Amino acid sequence: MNEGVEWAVHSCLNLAWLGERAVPAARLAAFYELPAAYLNKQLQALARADILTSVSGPRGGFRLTRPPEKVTLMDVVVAIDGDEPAFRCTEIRQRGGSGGGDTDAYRKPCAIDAAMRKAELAWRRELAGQTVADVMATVEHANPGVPDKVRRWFDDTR
Amino acid sequence: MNEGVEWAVHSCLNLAWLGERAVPAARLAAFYELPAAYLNKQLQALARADILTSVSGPRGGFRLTRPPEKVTLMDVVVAIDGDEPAFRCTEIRQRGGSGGGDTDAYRKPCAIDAAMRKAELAWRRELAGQTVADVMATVEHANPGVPDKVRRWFDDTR
DNA sequence: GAGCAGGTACTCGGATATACAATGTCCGAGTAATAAAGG
DNA sequence: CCTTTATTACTCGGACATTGTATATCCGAGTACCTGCTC
Repeated sequence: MNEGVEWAVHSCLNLAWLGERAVPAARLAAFYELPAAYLNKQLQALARADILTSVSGPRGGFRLTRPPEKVTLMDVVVAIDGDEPAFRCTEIRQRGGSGGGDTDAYRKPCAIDAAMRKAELAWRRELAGQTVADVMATVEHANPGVPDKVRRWFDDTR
Repeated sequence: MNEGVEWAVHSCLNLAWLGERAVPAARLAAFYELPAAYLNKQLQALARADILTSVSGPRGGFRLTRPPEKVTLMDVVVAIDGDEPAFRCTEIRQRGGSGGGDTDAYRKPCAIDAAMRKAELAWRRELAGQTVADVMATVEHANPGVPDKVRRWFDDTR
């Protein structure tokens, strides 16, 4: 999976803790010492998916489009990695020696593809069941000081 | 995901239908018109995972090490794609501005990593719950003629 | 005819090229704040 | 002092290199089979 997913989720958490204001990509990148231009690329993807809203010019940056309760981890993963399944059936069963006989036998779906889709569906369901707000709550429970710490850091280097 | 997973599962099905004898990689490849040397590479990976047993020399090839009821789809995917998780946490939370404060706060696991692992665990559980024999049964139910067809093709070009 | 030795063809196995995608970087278009000028 | 206007600095956005990984290929090591020879 794309490494940018990790950066994107962390950035969403930080944006949620920072509230309504827009934060530039360079600032978000500096917080984790990430390459700014590349993080910008990932945030653009989130903006295309309407998870973030981009604001140009001075005082611009990115902000959450909707509250974190409405953003699932599935949304973020799809925005960065795309919605194509990890396993893609290329229908090799129709090629070569096996393809000679009855052609309409392949109207039935590929059993291997079905099994893989079933597993991926379970994966998607788990991701869709967890929101950014849920992850925020987990962090605040394990380490209550984090939100204030984030706000302070972003305020100090304003 | 690696495309070779599809080839590997199909080959396992065919080997199961063909019974005990060893089948060369070139023959398995010809059945689907796949690049023989590359399929050989995937079968080697299955052999390293002890899913297949390789036999050298004339009349050699690959055969299933154990009956298809004992081979899960998880086994095959791990053999080809490796057992590393799709999402790997690089602990960026410890770098940059966030890393300054209490160091032992990061004894607690990363919440994002935990959420991703939970989803991947569901995926793995689904794959581990389906065996090659299950997929065979599904195919035979949807298209009963396939096993004989496979046996005939591999016998004719012996 | 049976046993044995040598050769041969076939198979896997890993080392070696190539193609494609993820990663990382850069500069231009657009915009809002700002400063200056005029009324 | 207020309004208008030009400037400026800042931000996103997409186009452009670079690195890494999956894809594909090739040749050597080993082995069972087969052929021919010997007893």
